[in-house]
Amino acid sequence: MDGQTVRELLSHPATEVAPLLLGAHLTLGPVTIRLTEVEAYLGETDPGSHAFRGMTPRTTTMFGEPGHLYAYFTYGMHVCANVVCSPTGEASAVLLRAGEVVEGVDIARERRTTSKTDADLARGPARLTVAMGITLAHNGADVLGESSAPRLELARPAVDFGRSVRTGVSGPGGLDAFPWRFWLPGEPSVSPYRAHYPKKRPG
DNA sequence: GTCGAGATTATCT
DNA sequence: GATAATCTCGACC
Repeated sequence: MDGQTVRELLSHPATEVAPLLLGAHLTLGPVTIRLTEVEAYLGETDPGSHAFRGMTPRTTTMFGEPGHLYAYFTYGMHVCANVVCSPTGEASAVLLRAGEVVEGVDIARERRTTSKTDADLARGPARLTVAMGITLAHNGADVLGESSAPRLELARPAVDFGRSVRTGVSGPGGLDAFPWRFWLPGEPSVSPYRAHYPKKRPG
């Protein structure tokens, strides 16, 4: 499957693209991971998306051409990576939440000294970027082209995957957003990541 | 295994 | 000044 074909596949809403990324390989230098957990973010309709409030300098990449990498800083010390989806002009992206290191495990271990097991190396969005060596410098890079950027390689479509519905959702005013999460069942690198607990208990 | 709280800074209002 | 697509450590079961 050539790059152009892949880019066409990515030119759809993140909710449709997300399952396609499960099992896909992402390579940057010596490290390759197999994506085991992703999450879809839309633009206008997803209150949890950075693009919900319109385009900002930071989210410009998200509105750009599909197949590019959207990397951003969060909580002051972490980097998260997304693959931009939907046609140019439409904000949509898939957050890479977790993966299994299939190549370059030694290097990933050096970068993630706090990991005690290999399954922990890329379990979590910020952990994944550390293990892979993704930084803000990769923001806007084309994952289907340049060799200096992370390179995405789709696997065969995942036939079996988990899918979360909005936990805690709800009703009107439910700001819980739409955590459209997709994962590969039975993967240690997915595991029951800490369930997001409410900061404030609802009355 | 689950639950709770602190750390730390770019970005937006 | 408030917020945030998080991680790590500690306490408890």
